[in-house]
Amino acid sequence: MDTASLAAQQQELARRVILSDQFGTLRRIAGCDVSLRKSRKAADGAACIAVFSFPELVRLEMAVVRGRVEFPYIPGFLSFRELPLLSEAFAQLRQRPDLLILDGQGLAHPRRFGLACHAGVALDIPTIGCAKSLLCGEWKPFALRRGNRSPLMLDGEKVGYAVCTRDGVKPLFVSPGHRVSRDTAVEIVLRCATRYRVPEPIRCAHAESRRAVGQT
DNA sequence: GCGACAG
DNA sequence: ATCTTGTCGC
Repeated sequence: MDTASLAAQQQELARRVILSDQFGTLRRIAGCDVSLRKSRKAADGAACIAVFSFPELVRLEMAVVRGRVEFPYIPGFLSFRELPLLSEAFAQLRQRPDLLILDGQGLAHPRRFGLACHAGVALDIPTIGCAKSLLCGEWKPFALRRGNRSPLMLDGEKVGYAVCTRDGVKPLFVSPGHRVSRDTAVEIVLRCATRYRVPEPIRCAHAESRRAVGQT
């Protein structure tokens, strides 16, 4: 499968993305992440989905799955690399979360279909993309005060926001995945990131997936 | 052709 | 992301 046809798949699936708040009371929010272990040809990986109560942020459940990750990392096609294992982990959850926060972009993607959008459409669940660095788009610098934000623009449209979650730290790039609006995505991320720059559910999923591949 | 490029 | 050591700062 070449990137041209994968890009076509993304453009087609992107038509299903919903950019308005389409969910009820949020009681359970999950963080998702995938860690890898270098090897010969493919890589051994582990996906983790950590479910937290909201807004209390108490960990309720966790699913970890180990497996091979064959697809390479290609900017703009991260979901084809991480979604397979994440989907397996999702299927093992005893209780379905109300929303997922993914470690990567959502709408802030060349074809408006980053990992968070793909996960949302594939699993049919509200999602938010929360990346530590930028894939595409532009934003205006702003005072690094918790809560401050700046629109992330791409081809003249607002695809998300650069958001400061802690005083003095670099912003996170937050964009809608599926069934969540741009502004609500920011509010939710801020409510999940109180103590650290990265939202608690993602921090937990990151730590646990790393542990699972032996990155102690 | 050159530079950029989630994880 | 992973591979790696020390180092600056609260």
